[in-house]
Amino acid sequence: MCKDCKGKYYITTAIAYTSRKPHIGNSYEIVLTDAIARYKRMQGYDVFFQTGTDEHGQKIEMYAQSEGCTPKEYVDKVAGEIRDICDVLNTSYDKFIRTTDDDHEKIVQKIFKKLYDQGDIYKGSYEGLYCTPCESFWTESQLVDGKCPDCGREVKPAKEEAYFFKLSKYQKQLEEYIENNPDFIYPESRKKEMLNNFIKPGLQDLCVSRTSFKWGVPVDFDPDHVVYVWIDALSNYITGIGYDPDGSSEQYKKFWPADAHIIGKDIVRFHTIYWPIMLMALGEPLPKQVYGHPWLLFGEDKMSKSRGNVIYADELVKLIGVDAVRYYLLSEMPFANDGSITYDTIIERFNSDLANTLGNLVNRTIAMNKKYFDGVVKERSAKEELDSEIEKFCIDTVKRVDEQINIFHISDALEAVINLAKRLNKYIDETMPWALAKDDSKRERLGTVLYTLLEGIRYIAVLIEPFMPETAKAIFEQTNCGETSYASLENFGGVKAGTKLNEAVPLFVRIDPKKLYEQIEAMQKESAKEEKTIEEIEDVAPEIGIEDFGKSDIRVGEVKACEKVKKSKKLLKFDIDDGMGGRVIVSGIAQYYKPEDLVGKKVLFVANLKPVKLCGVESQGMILSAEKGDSLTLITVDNAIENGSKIV
RNA sequence: CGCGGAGUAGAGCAGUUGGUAGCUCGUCGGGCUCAUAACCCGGAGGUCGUAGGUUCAAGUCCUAUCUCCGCAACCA
Repeated sequence: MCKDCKGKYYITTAIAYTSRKPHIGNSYEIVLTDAIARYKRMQGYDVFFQTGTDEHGQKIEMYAQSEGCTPKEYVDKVAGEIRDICDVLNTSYDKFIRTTDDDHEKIVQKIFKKLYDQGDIYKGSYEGLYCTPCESFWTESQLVDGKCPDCGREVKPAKEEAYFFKLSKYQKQLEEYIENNPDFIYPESRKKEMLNNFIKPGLQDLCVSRTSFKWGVPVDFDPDHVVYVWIDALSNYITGIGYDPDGSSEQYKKFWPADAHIIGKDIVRFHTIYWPIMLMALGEPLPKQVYGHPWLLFGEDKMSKSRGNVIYADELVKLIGVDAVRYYLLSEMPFANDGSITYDTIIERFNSDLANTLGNLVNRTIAMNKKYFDGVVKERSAKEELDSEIEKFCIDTVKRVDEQINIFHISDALEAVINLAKRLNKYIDETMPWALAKDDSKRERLGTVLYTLLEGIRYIAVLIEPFMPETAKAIFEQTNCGETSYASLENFGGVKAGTKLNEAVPLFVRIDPKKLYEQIEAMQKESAKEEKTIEEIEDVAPEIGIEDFGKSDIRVGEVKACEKVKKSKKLLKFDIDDGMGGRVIVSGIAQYYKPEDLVGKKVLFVANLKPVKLCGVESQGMILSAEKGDSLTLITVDNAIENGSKIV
């Protein structure tokens, strides 16, 4: 294999937002990307692997304030935690970029200026209702309870002067690019989503600056503005390797365009629409591929703090070791659908694949060699038909792994390696070395069998290195024989006869489920304590006078009938006896309540709210509920209160 | 009728261009003893969401229908 003709390979993860320490679902991406980067590196590509953190924005400003520190101090802390997790997971990134890096900020300013100068960015104004924490404008119809649909907090009317990026200008060009490069958006279903939902209906110009907060990269020619997340964050992929509108570095010229952006499926839109268009405007080539990977869910639900089922990668590493965590993340995640993480499957995969199949194979092979040949590797001098089959299996596995990785089917690649281990376990039963050992005339055959096993194990060790680097190392240490390079897999026979094996130490000690669950429980109690202290406290809305309150007419009503609104996910339609002839109210609480459970309940509703149509049904008011975190409870009142009673 | 994907053994998944329904885990039985109560073999278990249709032949193609999921919309 020719090392020099492989070429370069630039791969990135998305940069993580430094609002909170990421949980294990968020850590999947870095491990996935690392596995690919290591694999390509092993094959001889000149790899550059970049990851990092996205550190600007008003949310950060607010978190910092609530913790009583400066934004910079805050992001330094969280970025540190994120980087620690990357390191604990043993990822081999070449650069960890932070959007607060000086050189990044400078180039972002230059990019902004360049786009402005050439007319792709223009100054306009944005009118609407603004939610400060979310840094988002909303239209009236988008609001929930008159509040921000994302976070449920107050919004206020605002007219903001802002810079806009002319996405529409590049729409055709983008559409053509996507259609001419079928692999650009991966997997295919995402591509259709983008094309049909966004691009074809027409792109709206994108607001790329903000004046409502300061924690960002200032627009240098208009200091009231800071550059909003799009240009700031997305451009990390080029600033990190030395892009400069006035002349880029050699490194940039070598590595750009990126070969693959590995991102979560939730941000596919930004990476396949905004980002390519930015690059087109800059006159730079587009990335070759964007892979929107699925999510890792915890059990049935998405892992989240408010559900109290969070597990962090570093905690899991403490419990079962870094390679086991890497293996689990990589093997359990399917290619296109969300995967689920449960402790049961963690244990199952660990015990079955790692301990029983792989670990035990290495262990028993070395033990036999010790026992029969005092640990000295013999020549492969008595080859039989069966051995050729093993040889072929090894070579085929190399091919299989390569095919699967190239289409991002990492779990299939991993499975192929484990299958090789299974084949070798079977080979042991087929050859029965312990039987050969009893017959002196079969010494040579015995030596050959053990050689074949060791060589097969060598294939496994080499192939598994990108996924489980420490395990690969441990196998090489114990077997102490032969080539470790990927290139050496071309020919069966890399193990050197005559070398002496080292002590066999179990690679993975089987997990006792009971014990593990105890440890997990202890750990979760620990972290639950910390959770509470940093739990978000909702801001109290701005003060109002009694006359403002008096404007809302809140009354008691009885639910006469309740059903799900067709074609909606969250909406329930209520028929309310309001003491005034009845009315229909639509409320977005379908994920919290079953319609039939609500019939007969007395509830509070706002009677004088302007009616709105929701999914085709007119809603004449709003039912009151109490919300905390992810839970929501309908407010019910005593049955004795008459329908239509007014709340004062 | 917004766009797209999926419904296959107890669980999690494969099934390319239509030709005897597979894999992993679990389960049951057997074998072996080198090894981490591991390893190897075998059995049981599916009318491939439902109903039609094309075909000598359909999980695989067509039509209808139900259910889930993603994106969008929506969330008083």
